[in-house]
Amino acid sequence: MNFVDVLTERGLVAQTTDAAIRERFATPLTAYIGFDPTADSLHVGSLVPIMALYWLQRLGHRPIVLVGGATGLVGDPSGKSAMRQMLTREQVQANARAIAAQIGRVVRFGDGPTDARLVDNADWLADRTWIEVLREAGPHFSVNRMLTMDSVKGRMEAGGISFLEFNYMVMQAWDFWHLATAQGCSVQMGGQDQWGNIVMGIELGRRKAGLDLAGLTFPLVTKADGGKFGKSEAGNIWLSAERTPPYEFYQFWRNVADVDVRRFLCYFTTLSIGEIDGLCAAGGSAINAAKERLAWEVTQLIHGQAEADGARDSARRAFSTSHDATGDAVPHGEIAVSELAAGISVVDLLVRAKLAPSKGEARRLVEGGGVHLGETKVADLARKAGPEDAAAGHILLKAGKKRMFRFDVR
RNA sequence: GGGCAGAUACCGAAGUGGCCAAACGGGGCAGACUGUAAAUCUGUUGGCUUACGCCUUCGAAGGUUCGAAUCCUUCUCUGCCCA
Repeated sequence: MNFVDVLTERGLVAQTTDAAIRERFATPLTAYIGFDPTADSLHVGSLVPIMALYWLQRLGHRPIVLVGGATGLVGDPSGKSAMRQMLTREQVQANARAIAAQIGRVVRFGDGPTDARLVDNADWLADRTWIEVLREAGPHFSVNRMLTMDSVKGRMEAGGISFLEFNYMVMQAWDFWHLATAQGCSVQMGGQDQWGNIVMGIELGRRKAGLDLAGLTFPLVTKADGGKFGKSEAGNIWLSAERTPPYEFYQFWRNVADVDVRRFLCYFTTLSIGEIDGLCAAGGSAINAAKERLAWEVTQLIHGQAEADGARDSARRAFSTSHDATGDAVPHGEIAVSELAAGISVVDLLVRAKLAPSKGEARRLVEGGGVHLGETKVADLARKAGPEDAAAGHILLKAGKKRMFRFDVR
């Protein structure tokens, strides 16, 4: 099947630079996507480009994963509070390795014809001189044109754009031109916000080397309720198990809104469209089966089958009528018998379990009726947990209906 | 370099000497209703404290005042206009 067709039927194409882009994928080609190495982990927002790389490879093409080592060294100065911390070369490299490892769970790296390559734009951008860049790239960029780009225009309206940021586009254009000449890369893909950058790269390639390049962008992933995708009460949902435990990761997907399930199955799993439609055909509460499948599939893809099974089983037990929260994947910690014997306040436990960020927040949670000790609602701010609450050898603390923490008595 | 305007909590945005931990909207969290859904309604949304209360926060640092987000001085940053 044609790569463009696959992405299109999955709703993963926002825009393409030329109408005939489909024909390009009739024969094997090389395409790249850039990732910013600003942290040692990607989050779920990066799953769209990762899946694009997956399909690219699976359909016989060669993916290039570019980490923005040079971009990371410059730093993104957006935001008025403070310029983002400039990363050292070492940090960027460490982040790049971590990110590549995450992508490596979905995409195969190696030396074969369709194996993915990892490149760092610092390798070709970092040592250029100012004069060199101006003379090589400068003549091919029209400032008038750059000013009309949405990315620039948006910033101009939102309070201004610095020269540094303005040059981002040039750096990225240079990347595409470089990869085209050095690696025969003919397509760049990226999020919708990358459109301008991609187009500039195509034009640079044409003007400098007469190359025929193309680009494709993915839609911005939205939630039906308009909220930001990839956030939960705990913050960003990361791909790293250290930052976001697999159980939490699983729950994130398990809790998507009904109307988002089909779309997310298309975006983030490798199930066939037919299978997805089958899962989503049922209305009403039967849609929960599709959510469970979505959660399992994505967790499996990122954390492996064992973790996915564990998360699913723990979640099933915790949310079944028996409210069995003994599963290993359920967040848990320990509490000393002595502490329990002395009685420990529920408010303190909430903070300790990180179910509340502060005691004030914990108190509000209790006052709002959102806290349960086992199956009993905590009605009193001064409520202490004691041995009688740990009949089964553990105490279960719940904040709201979905967040829980188990203290095993030792 | 000159002139003007601005900087408020997660975001947007009021407030222009005490009633300001700071209106309102969005977002977040919680409750009711449900299906671990959406919509709707309700509550809540700086930290510490059982509490009276205390502490930190309105770009930064000083100052005036019994009292400052609000007045004064200097500084930093941003936008607009002129050069």
